Amino acid sequence: MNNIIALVDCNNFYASCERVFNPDLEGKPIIVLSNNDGCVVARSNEAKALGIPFGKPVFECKELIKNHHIYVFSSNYALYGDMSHRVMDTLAQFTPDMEIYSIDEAFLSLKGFYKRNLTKYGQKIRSTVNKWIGIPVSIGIATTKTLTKVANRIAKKNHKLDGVLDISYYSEVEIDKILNETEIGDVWGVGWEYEKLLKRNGITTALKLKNASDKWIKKHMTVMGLRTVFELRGISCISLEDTTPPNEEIMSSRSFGRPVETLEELKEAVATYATLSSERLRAQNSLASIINVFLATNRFKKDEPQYSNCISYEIPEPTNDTSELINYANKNLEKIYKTGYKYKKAGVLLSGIVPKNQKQLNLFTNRTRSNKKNKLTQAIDTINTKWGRNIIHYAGTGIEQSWQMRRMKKSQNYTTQWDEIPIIKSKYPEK
DNA sequence: TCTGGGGTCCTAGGACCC
DNA sequence: TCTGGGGTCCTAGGACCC
Repeated sequence: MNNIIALVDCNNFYASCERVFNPDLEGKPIIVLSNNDGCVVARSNEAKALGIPFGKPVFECKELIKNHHIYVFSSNYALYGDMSHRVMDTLAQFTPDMEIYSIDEAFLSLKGFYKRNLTKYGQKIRSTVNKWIGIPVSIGIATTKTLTKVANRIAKKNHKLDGVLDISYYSEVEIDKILNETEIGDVWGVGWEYEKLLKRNGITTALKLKNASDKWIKKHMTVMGLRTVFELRGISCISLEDTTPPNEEIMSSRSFGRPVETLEELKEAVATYATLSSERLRAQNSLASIINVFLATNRFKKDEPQYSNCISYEIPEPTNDTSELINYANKNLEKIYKTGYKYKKAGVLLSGIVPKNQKQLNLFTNRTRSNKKNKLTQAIDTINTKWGRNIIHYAGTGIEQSWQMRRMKKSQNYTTQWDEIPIIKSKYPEK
């Protein structure tokens, strides 16, 4: 029996999240900025129509923002993450098998839903998410993941479709017609570099890619490219992953809100990132055996002296303990830190990640001490989970953290902070 | 003044071994 | 003129995704 997959994708997710709690913004242009209020990472349809491109530095859009009264938000990941959970919980009601692909997308397996046309089912999913969570979604249904992406794009763009397009029962001729109208750069798996390469070789549409020579594709785009081609032909090569394997790398890094020069401040930042990483490591029940620390100056400032470096350190005994990781991070930072530079960014990358129960024991470890540490870490995690992130933290992460990223226009944490939940005003005066 | 963050997979090429 | 051959493992870097 053929695979049938639906791709549910939230429309302009971050912008839509902001709109849920600011219904006045319906129909108005909204943009959401990246960390540090740097680039535009989400746009409402109205903002897209005004010609604001994805990834544009916000200072280059100043005029447009002013002239068209565009509403600007800093990113509020606590809000988006929570809204994402709600959307995914809702979607889970419609299928036993689904893969949460990103914060705003999920693949739903509709295998065994014996219907020629699943458009109606898609509509039901769509209206339910909209009604329960307030987020608009688009749905593409097809026989391979790559084709669901194609269908989803069209569903999103073509307003006559009402947000759902099912091509799972289309004939090859009908599918080819759609692929012929899909630009090569819009194909899932074809990024910027491959788009250039393919166009140079006359492959300008998804249909031409589908009909390209296997040998040529394999040579120039590796087996990944070949997989994409097969998927366009309706041969499923990328399966639905309904369990999330633990991460093999965990990275925490941020650009600073201002240039940072002193080792002391860099240490605070790196300790903060080590803390974040170790929390994520513990959440997936893993240990890290390698810690990488990196730092860099602002590469856009051509006239300033540039320096960037990274260092990799093998941890004697794999760990997920915050204080240990802070310690390793700071020691290694010292090795690559140089005075006289204005640093823009630093980070910590944990790798060599192994499951906790596969720990390779070290002969010389003091067991009693490490058990005590475990209990301390557990206590800190419990308190922080209950009372809010960072209620308790290591002194090494700093108190003021004046290097922290800028988030000048962040909305409230409407769904995750008691003191920030939305207040509904009664239209009747109080008695 | 101001340019994001966090992942995965694949391959080429070097190191090393017999 | 001539400089073995073949295998494995690891890493850096390049591509992609959102």
